[in-house]
Amino acid sequence: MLQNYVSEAFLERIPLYLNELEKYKNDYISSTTLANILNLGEVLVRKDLAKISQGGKPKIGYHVMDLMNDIKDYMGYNNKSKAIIVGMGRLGNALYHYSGFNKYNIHILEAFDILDDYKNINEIKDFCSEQDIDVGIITVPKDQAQNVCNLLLSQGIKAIWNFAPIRLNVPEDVIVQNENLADSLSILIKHKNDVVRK
Amino acid sequence: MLQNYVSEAFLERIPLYLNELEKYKNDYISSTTLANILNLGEVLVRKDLAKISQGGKPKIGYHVMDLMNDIKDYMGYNNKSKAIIVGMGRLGNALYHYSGFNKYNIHILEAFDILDDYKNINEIKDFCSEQDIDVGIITVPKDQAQNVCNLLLSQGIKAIWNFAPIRLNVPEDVIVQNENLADSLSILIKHKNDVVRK
DNA sequence: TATATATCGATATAGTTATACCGATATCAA
DNA sequence: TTGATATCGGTATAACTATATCGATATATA
Ligand SMILES: NC(=O)c1ccc[n+]([C@@H]2O[C@H](COP(=O)([O-])OP(=O)(O)OC[C@H]3O[C@@H](n4cnc5c(N)ncnc54)[C@H](O)[C@@H]3O)[C@@H](O)[C@H]2O)c1
Ligand SMILES: NC(=O)c1ccc[n+]([C@@H]2O[C@H](COP(=O)([O-])OP(=O)(O)OC[C@H]3O[C@@H](n4cnc5c(N)ncnc54)[C@H](O)[C@@H]3O)[C@@H](O)[C@H]2O)c1
Repeated sequence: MLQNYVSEAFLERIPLYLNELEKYKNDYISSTTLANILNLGEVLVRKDLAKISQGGKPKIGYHVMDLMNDIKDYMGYNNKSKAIIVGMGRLGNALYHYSGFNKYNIHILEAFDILDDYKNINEIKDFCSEQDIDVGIITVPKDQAQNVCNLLLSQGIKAIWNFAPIRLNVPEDVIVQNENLADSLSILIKHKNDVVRK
Repeated sequence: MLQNYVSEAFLERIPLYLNELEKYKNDYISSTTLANILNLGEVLVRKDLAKISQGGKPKIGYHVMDLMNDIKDYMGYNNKSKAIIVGMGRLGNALYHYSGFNKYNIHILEAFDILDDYKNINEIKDFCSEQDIDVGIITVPKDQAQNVCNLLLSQGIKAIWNFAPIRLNVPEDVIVQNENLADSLSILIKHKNDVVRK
């Protein structure tokens, strides 16, 4: 196991913390308070924060501004990240025009498609040779996803955010995050049905 | 803890299994094979399948068609689920027109907005009184999300799929699944940066 | 200044999830 | 028909994650 390994659950909590802290700028907050707001255990929150923060003060808690900055440092939000997106259909368009990524200093620099309205996919090579791209976002139909993935990998991209409902084949050193919305919705419905049946 | 409690991780694996099995219809498959394809432990797969299937045969494995049907029964894919969506901006449009939910027998019956192009949000009450809706999908701006959520709850909806980057306040018996895409992307980038730095 | 208290952070414990192991069994090959 | 073997499914173990406990400490209050 890697030295500074942390669990996925932990990483998913960090943006939640950051989001809440936003409301308490210019103040202090205790792990107890934060835990109660987010419906988490107080010790869990304290342990999480211990991993990334300079520490809090007994009786008072954590200095919110400092804590937010520690979180941003830890998650890399203080550094700009660059993404490109391939497939400018409905979903690609939504993501490309979404401003919510800026909060994390993530910028979708260019959008590629086979259609004329966008930068042509053939130009991806030129574009990537001039930019160091952190993430490739795949929003093409599933039968095109592996092709597009290969293209992105050939440009040296090491992280893929994949919305096509298919498992991509990639080398060991490439990270793929599948965002399977249909699976996700089906699980929500499963939960709902189980509760009702209970 | 509930009697038939299963972990979230387990539920997330089930659609992956179903997806792979699609390719092996009219055949048998062993837990070992399935595990290797999906990069999972063979025992884990076997334990997962034991929870939902009629069982496999030594030396042979599981009858794929039967297994698929067991999975569909378990997840409720054999029953139709009904959803409505509120907020027909870019993201709402993408989801509304996406055909991939049909695979799980999930149907988005109607789309509401304040804009004239869609069913007006004021008509939601009439609509819901005639239909038993399983899930409400929220794709409105975040400052409208809680309002819309309350409206959905007032119509008796017990499951919310929320894309607005905000935590919704709901009663105990309502299930909210937050789909925070920005958080998700930021975590992918965090992973990528860690690997590079390693 | 002395005392009470909320919180931190460290350690110990519990609970949950994944893996290892092993006997039983159905199939395939000889 | 017989023996070898891959796989199942149950039990035991390990790994990981979350919670409980407790002494130390900084602040607020008397
Ligand atoms: N729309 C959704 O809400 C949704 C939800 C979940 C998953 N998805 C998945 O996301 C992907 C896109 O969905 P969508 O609804 O936006 O589809 P879409 O058909 O609207 O868009 C696909 C786009 O990809 C482009 N394209 C096709 N092949 C290409 C190639 N080789 N290179 C570059 N561009 C190419 C097309 O021109 C089109 O613009 C699909 O895989 C879909 O399964 C979509
Ligand atoms: N676009 C994305 O890729 C993306 C990604 C992540 C999260 N989100 C979130 O999803 C939500 C929608 O994003 P979008 O990009 O589609 O925004 P958008 O502005 O394109 O669409 C919002 C829609 O909601 C409608 N609306 C506003 N108030 C309403 C109300 N009270 N009742 C009914 N309809 C109402 C508007 O008329 C508009 O059509 C936002 O909360 C956003 O933060 C979007």
